[in-house]
Amino acid sequence: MTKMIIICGPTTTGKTELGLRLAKKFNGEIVSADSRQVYKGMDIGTGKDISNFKFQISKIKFNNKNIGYYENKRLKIWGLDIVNPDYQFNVGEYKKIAEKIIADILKRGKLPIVVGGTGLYIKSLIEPLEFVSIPPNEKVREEVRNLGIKELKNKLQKIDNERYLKMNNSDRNNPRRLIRAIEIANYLHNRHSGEDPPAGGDDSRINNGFWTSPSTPSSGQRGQNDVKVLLIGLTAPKEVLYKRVKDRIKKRLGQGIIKEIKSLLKRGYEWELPSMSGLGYKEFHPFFKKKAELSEVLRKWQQDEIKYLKRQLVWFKKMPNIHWFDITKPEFYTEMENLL
RNA sequence: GCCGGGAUGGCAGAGGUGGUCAACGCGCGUGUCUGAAAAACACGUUAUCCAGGUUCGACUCCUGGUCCCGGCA
Repeated sequence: MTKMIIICGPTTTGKTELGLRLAKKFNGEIVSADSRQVYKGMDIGTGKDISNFKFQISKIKFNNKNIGYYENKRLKIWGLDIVNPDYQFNVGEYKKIAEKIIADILKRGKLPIVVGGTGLYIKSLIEPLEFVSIPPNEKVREEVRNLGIKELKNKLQKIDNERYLKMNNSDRNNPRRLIRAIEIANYLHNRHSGEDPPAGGDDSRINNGFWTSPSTPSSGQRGQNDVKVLLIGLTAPKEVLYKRVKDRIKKRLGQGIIKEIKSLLKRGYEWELPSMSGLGYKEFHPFFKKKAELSEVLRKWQQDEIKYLKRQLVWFKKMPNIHWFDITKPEFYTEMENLL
């Protein structure tokens, strides 16, 4: 039985650090599960821990281009710098590339250690999510772009009322979710009516629940590719986490986040890009437009960071089968090693 | 010192002819979650500067006080 480790939890808990430590000890390689660290040139704001690491090109391809990894001695970190900041990355893409990377690591007889705070990305690896492989449909999106919530609801109800009924109140008022639901309904409709659907996931063999976690007892045959997943969650008392957030902001300012943003803007990346909506970037928008003082930016940044941290806690709290560890307890590491 | 304006929830900030008044936004709290997820969205949350007076009743009118802002000096 092959194994895989996933380290998750809210921001600032030292997931990467732990990942590297385990990688060293158990002959593993890190695979990032982070929706922001995939962007090239966004290093300080997204908190890539890559000082002393060298970027190397691999033979694994994404969109016909070879992706790279960061290496230091024998330690490798995958999943960073996959695309440029103006590329619209998303879960589906993540799932595809991460599965390729993990398969490669396993093939070489090493231990994949997935590390990250993006809950949905992690979920996509260990649970069968059938719609995740349905690609965006620009035509559909263009059509509904300017519709209001009411109109979006009506439209969805018309083409797939069942799907609408399954949505909860929160999602029914979320334009993004409504548009996506319309897109999915559209896709399924076309498939049923015999038209050729756009190509979905390019490797259906590993698309649905290839990696099994204890929470998803295997329903189908997964054969010898079965991988056992160990989920480790890192956390700490809230006051500790908040303090770490404060320290982080100071640190990133010192590392030159402003300079990094300047260079991104110089290269033509706009504030409206999804990549620029990340923490530590979007807060600087009014600053660069001369509409806010630096102190305001920092206050807002800290606030946003803490709100994000809380949302992560909500998400991971609900995820089953996580072995939680409080990083402020000195014995946490040895206790955790006993699991391995 | 004089003249004028103002004091509303954690912040910012509306409104109405005295009649259960008290918007919106932000924050805060709790959540949602299958191709934007560090995103987007839902639900919840608290108030009329102080002391008197007029009145059946005052956040709203009157007097005094305290504090703030602008102008004149």
